[in-house]
Amino acid sequence: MPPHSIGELASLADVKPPTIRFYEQIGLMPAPRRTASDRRVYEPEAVARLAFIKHARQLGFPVEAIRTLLDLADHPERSCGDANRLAQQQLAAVEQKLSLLASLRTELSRMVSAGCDGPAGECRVIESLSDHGHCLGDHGPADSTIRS
Amino acid sequence: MPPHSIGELASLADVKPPTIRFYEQIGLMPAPRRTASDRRVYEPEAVARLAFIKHARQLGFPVEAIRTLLDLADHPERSCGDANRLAQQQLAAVEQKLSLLASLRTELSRMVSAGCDGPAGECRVIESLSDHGHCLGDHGPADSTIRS
DNA sequence: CTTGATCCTCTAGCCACTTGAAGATGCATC
DNA sequence: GATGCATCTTCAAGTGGCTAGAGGATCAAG
Repeated sequence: MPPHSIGELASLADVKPPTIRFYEQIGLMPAPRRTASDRRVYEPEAVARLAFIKHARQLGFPVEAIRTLLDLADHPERSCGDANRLAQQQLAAVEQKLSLLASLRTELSRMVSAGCDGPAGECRVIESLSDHGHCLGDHGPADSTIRS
Repeated sequence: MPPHSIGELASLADVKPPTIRFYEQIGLMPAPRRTASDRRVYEPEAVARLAFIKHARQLGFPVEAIRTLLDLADHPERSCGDANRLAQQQLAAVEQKLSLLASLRTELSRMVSAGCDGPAGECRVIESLSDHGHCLGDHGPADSTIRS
C-alpha cells in the first residue's frame, strides 16, 4: 500500500482534512513526514489510527479518554484497567442521556400531538412551554448538539 | 408582587445570574430597568418569561427557536404554525438522538460486558475500537456534552 | 464601621471541531 | 508553456450556550 495525501486519508476514514490537522495539533495523530513542498504524507498505519479515533468519537468518548485509549493501544504490555473504566463511564454517560432524552420525547410528543391551528394565543405548544404543570423534574438542560 | 433583583429572579427560575445577563445580551430577556446604582430590577413578568426559556432549553430547543417561540407568545394574534413546526422538528431531533444513543449503548455494553483483566494487548475494549466489524453505520458523532 | 454577600462590566475559557482568508502547489488540458 | 481548477499550506476566528474569573462598587446586617 502506498502512502496517502491528507485528502485521501480523510476520505478513507470519512473525516474532513481540517479534522485530521486538528487531531495532529492536539496530539491524537502523530505529525507525518512531509514532501519537499511541505505536504503531509501518511503511511498506511495512519488509516487504522484515524479510524480508531473516529470510532471512539462516534461512541462519544471525550478526546482525553481517547488519548488514554490510544496510549494503551500503543503499549500492549500495560494493564487494560483504564480502558475498562473509561468504557464503563462512557456507558453510564450514554445511559443517563438516554433516560433524559426519553422524558424529553414524552413531553415533546404530547406537545406535538396536541397540535393546533389557530392563533398563537391558543397554541398548545406555547401553552405547554409556559406551563409548569407537566414540567420535567430537575434534569439538566437537554443538549441540542448532535450533528449530522 | 414586588420587583426582584437578578439573584432573586435567578433562584425563582433556578438558573444562575450570569445566565440571565447572557439571555439579556442575546436578546431573549429584555433589558430591565435599573436602580440608581445600576442594578437590574425585574418586574414579576420576568419570572414567567425566564421560566419559559428555561423550560424550552430543557427540552433542547435551540436559542433561535426559542426566539421565535417567545415572539409568538408575545403576539398571540399570529398563527401558531411556526410553533408547531419547531416542536415537530425538535421531536424529530430528539428521536434521532435517541436512536443513535440506543445503538451506542448496545455497542458499549457489549464492550463492557466482554470486560478483560490482562494486558492491553488483549483488551476487548481496545479491540472493539480497532474493529470495524461491529462498527456503527454512518451515524454522525455522538455527543458527550449533557451537563448536570 | 466593618464584614461578607451580592452586584456591576468585561474578558476569556469550554468542547470538538468548522469556516474562512490568503497564498503555494499539483495535475490536466489547450 | 500557459491556463485553470482542485488540493494543499498556515493561521485566525467562529460555533453554541453558557461558565468562570478579575477587579471593583454597593448593599444589608451587626
